[in-house]
Amino acid sequence: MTTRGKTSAATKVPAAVLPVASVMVDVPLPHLDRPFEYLVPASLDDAVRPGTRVRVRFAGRLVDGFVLQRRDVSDHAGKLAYLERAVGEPVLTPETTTLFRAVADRWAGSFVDVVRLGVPPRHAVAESQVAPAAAPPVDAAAAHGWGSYRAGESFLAAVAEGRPARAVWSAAPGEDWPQRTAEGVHAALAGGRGAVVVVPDARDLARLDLALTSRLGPGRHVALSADLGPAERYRRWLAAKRGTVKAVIGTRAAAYAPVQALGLLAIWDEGDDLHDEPRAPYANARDVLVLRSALTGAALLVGGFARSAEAQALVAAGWAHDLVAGRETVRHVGPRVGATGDDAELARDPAAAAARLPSLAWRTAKAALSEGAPVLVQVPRRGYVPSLACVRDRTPARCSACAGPLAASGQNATPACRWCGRPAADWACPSCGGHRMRAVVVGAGRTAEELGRAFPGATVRTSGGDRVLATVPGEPALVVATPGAEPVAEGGYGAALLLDGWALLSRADLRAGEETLRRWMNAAALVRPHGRVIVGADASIPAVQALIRWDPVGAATRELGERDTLDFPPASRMAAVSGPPAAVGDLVRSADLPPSAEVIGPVPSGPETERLLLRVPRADGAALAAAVKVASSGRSARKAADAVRVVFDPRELI
DNA sequence: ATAATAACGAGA
DNA sequence: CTCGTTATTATC
Repeated sequence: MTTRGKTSAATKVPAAVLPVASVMVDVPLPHLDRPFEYLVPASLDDAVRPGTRVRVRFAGRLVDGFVLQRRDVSDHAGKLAYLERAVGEPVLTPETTTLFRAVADRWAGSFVDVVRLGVPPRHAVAESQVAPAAAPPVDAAAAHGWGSYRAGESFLAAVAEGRPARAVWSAAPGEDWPQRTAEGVHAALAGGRGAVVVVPDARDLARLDLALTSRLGPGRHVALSADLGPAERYRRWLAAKRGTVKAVIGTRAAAYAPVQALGLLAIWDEGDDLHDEPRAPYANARDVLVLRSALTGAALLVGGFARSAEAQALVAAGWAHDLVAGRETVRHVGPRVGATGDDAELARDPAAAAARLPSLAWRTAKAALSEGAPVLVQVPRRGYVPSLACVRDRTPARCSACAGPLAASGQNATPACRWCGRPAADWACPSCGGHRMRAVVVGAGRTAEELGRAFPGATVRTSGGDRVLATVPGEPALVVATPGAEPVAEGGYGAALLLDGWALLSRADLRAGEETLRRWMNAAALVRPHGRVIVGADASIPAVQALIRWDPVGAATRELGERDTLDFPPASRMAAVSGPPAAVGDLVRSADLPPSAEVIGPVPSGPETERLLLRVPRADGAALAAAVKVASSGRSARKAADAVRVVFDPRELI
């Protein structure tokens, strides 16, 4: 028998033991999302193990596949084909195999869809390189900073001992979260177990990377992110799979990292929409880690300055416990928050008035600058929401009550003030008396320029879009940043002005309040203890109240209560089914939905498409996913023409 | 995609 | 009833 090249069929013999391999084939059709059995030729006996990537002939063509297991007998009544080829070392572990199946089932997707997210493309050169020896065991965790959290100490102890502690962590303002997270990872490693940490973006990843290196030394962890080249990505991923490193940090796909003997799963800024995977089956990284924690018994840390209703639901169900700083700590380290709704007067300084700065904001920033501290100014993303101006002479349209900028939330909606929310029904241009307005885009660039004039002599730095600053020095400067791009200031900011309140809050989005508070808290957390935060909104708004009191738990509890009342996720589970009307109707009609299912819609969602919502009580979520999966399998089996997209608990519900 | 197979219809 | 063609369906 030849061992290289093509082996002729006549000479092939099955492996002596466990000659059958059950294989998941890499084809996207949902009705083929089940194992197929192949004979392992004796020549591939050593290479074909559980988790091995293989090439198989499937319906006449060569496709990739993944070996689930080797068996001694076949379940298949017909004749088995031989595996054509084995490709490299195993890429699935028993644990990730279970995880991929569970994620596929929960989000009504297929196994190989999830494998594509969790297993990077193979890079043969990276695989053949000699792996460095595994690092020696990690010393027991040294001093840590979890003492200011009730139950912080015991959570860390549980992680070190390998107990399945699960916590939702609302970090205190100003918290050095990369350091706290590194301490959690340290506890897991010191206990002889592994850890996975997911963060929203590359900037957070860089901070955590630094904190872990300083805590554990080099070579203890790898960072996985989308911007790595294929070779480096596969090399780092392999280091985790081979057990050379026991800690993996990264952006959302790292939730699937093949770390053995998991001791801790953690996610930072869990409410960030960057944790939503944009590829099928659209699983959110927080929810993947929750599932993985349940499957493995690994400890779970769901963290952020703010808290989502989804995270609060874990606490409310008694599944996870609270990890929050006491009021005393928050008072000690938190900023002082004021709202311009309390003092809506526009700054008298003409330059500040031109920059549309309320008096309180201007005075606060001026004081911080004169104390030698940087000031953070959070502004809406460019084009995020258009402001309005006079159609004739382009004079900015301002609120008659507080002089805040006016904006229209929809095509024919009455314009309203972005600061105080008052509708401006009978607006008149102060310079020409005209009554008609048009949209103008005011972005970070224009704001920076105007702010510069309002504070003569001050340095102005901008961070946002494709030019994001990681840090700024602890010297007086105005730092204009869009949400999510706020640089960390050395020693903390003296003050922060949050000027995008109404842009965020006026969106017709279920999560507008929650998302606004999250962005505010992320910015306010960068302010030094007792620094000032001025928020451009009315103090009576619940999100503003939660910021003033620094009460992420209260806000999340209220948000969860509202979702409960409205029967929205996470109180219920919903599936958004979208596609051409005929296809959507066909899928929903053919689905054997649980009796509790409620069909909402359909409504038009695009030029040729419509969207329909299916809603069930949380307990029937698995049944809904299964029914949708069976129905879409049926459609793909009978070659139904148009594909439909199914997204569970979509972020955009309206 | 492709091969096996079921279904169908024309001509003997 | 057979042969050749087309529609269907399973894909190991």
